[in-house]
Amino acid sequence: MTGDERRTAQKEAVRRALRQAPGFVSAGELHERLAAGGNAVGLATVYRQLNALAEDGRADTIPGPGGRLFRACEAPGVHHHHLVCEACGRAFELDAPDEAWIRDAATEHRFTVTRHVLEVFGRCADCPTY
Amino acid sequence: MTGDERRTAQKEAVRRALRQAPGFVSAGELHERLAAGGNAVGLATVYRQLNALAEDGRADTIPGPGGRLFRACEAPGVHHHHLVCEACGRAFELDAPDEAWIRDAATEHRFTVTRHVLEVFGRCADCPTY
DNA sequence: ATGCGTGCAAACGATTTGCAGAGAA
DNA sequence: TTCTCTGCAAATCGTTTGCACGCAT
Repeated sequence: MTGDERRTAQKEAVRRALRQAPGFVSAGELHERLAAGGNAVGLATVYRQLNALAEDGRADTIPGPGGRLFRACEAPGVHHHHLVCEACGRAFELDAPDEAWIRDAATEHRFTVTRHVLEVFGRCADCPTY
Repeated sequence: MTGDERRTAQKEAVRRALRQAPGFVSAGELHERLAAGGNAVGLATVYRQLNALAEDGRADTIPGPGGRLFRACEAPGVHHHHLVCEACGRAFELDAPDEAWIRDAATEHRFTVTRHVLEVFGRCADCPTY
């Protein structure tokens, strides 16, 4: 077992691109952005990086139509949910004051909570009604 | 005029299976349940049915890891959530105490909320830890 | 008889993985 | 040098679609 983590140009590029991206982006989108910006990175590497970041809690992900969407996470390790615009796909973070009652309700049923899903969908102000 | 809607055994089977399923299920899962229950239905048909139901608003869907998840749409007004055991599939109803914060947060972002989804997964006391 | 619904299998898009070589330590 | 990371391409997974036949109407 080695706790080795190497510093590479691709990692930097992916993380920077993710941070600079507006809102949530798909892996493919990020890949295109990188290529367009002169920092070509293999698509597989983009996926590997994003998965690693997501797993470490350094990136947020929301499942969207046609694939997962990623976004740089400013507060690592903090679980939160999202408010997603059904039209433009943009998403905002939500504070979730509901964690407590979930645990309570679970305990009441002698449950051990492993995970939960909360997604709020709507229409943002900038989007045409249709 | 093509207002034609035919009544078939497969449609019935899919809808019944969806209604009997605990919480959200994937298309593949539903397909297996049907096969296991003696009502074998083609996977493509399952997808076609689920998509049709979702489009008509007769089923709810949430994007999940590894695919979309479907659930029979409950009658309007009886909106509630579930606590689902990942092992035995049993589900309990959860009262959603305060969903006002959702609307508040949405308003804060100038969002119009159209719908939201919450599912809690875990282990019930009767099921082995693994 | 008419034509929608089904099943099968091929097609499809998103993501993962095997493997050999490049590059950081 | 050692060993992780990368890139490519093939493999995989979930989902959709084309086509011919069956069955509800």
